[in-house]
Amino acid sequence: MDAEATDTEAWSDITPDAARRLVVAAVEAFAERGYHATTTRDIAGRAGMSPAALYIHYKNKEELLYQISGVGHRRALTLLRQAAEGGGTPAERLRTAVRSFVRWHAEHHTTGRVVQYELGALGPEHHTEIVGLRRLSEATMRSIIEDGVRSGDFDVPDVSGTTLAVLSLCIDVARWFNPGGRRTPDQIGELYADLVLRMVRPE
Amino acid sequence: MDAEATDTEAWSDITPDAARRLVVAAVEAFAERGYHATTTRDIAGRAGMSPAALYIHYKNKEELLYQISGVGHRRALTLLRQAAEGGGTPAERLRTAVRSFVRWHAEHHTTGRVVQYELGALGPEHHTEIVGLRRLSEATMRSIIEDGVRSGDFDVPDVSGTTLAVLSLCIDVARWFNPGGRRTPDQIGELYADLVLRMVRPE
DNA sequence: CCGTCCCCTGAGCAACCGCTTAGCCGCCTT
DNA sequence: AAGGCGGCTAAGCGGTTGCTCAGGGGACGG
Repeated sequence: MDAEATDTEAWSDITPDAARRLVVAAVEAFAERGYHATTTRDIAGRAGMSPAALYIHYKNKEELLYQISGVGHRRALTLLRQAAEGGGTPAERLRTAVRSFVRWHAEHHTTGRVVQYELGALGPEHHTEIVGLRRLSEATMRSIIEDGVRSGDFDVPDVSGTTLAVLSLCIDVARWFNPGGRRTPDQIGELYADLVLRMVRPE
Repeated sequence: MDAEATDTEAWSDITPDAARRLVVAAVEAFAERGYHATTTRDIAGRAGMSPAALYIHYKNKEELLYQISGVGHRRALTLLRQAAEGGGTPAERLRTAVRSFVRWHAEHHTTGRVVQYELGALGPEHHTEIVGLRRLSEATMRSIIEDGVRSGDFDVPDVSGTTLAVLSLCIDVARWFNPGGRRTPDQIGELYADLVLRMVRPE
């Protein structure tokens, strides 16, 4: 069963090999039991090394979380920006944005869980940096919706509230998604894109 | 600032007084830092007693979480059932359900956070009991949507998927809601009810 | 063959964890 | 006045935590 296995290729740009193995191990452990409930011994054990080896590659446990959170947030932001800058009508761009954002949170739901639910465990300066990335994501999603309103394709009485709701809806997929469930990430992405387009559709 | 203060009257049926103070303290602590990052010394300290006093009223830390989770889930289920059994068209019942469910998750966002995000910290038998309550909530929400589809008031291609998305959307309010923010729980409830009705509205 | 560098380990430290125990104190009943 | 009882505390136990440190060993250049 590789249902729990974190895809390694998503972290392929992390070197050396041992550091990458630590990140993959930490993502699995954090997603399963939460940051605070995960011990450095557990992370090191999953990566096949002794507890002390962790501190050669990372200053401490929090920096591992920071690495994961940073990579995850940047990936999510990139997906949204690609959709926003891609061509097509506002409806097509919104559909693409929701579909790929949701699919990512389903496919990488372990990473997504860490990214979305362990923010509070970051140190203060790391926290503010990550919050900045989140604001960029929100601005990107809002710009798509604003485009649709401006062109008359969308009817949205409360743009910022709807933006918040759409992002919240997508993000929460990471919480409930179960790889053994009936729906594939693609199907959920399609379903959610339909639902979001209904939210902004004129009567 | 009582922005962080958990409303005490929500736990008024817990006696004796010391046990209630412990629950209120635990809700605040769990919501702020998570179950595993919260120490029994911290809970007891917030409640104004020594660490040992906790074990007079509760068997252990997990039973405190179980108490909170049980009360919270039962309250949420009651809100949904009142909306489902209340009169009116399916649209009116769906609007009431979303509005009151969302408002509860915003007003009691500390409790909501514990209820929704600390499920995994429950022991196995407590966990399965709580999961049963969650299934009842889902069934209640689905029945409202099914009613609307049957009567022709709603157009919903995927009933169970839409049910999941609606509940997910409402639940996630507990994660991002900030009492110092621009929107009141009532406003968010109203906004979300509008958005959900758009999701099920026929063309 | 030697030294250097990098990656790693075994052992362990100080702090902290959940939880227990023995006993104190004020209140109620008799 | 005597006794019991529920609610509480001070002290502390065994175990675990994040993290450190001294040193091993293999690959490499000279």
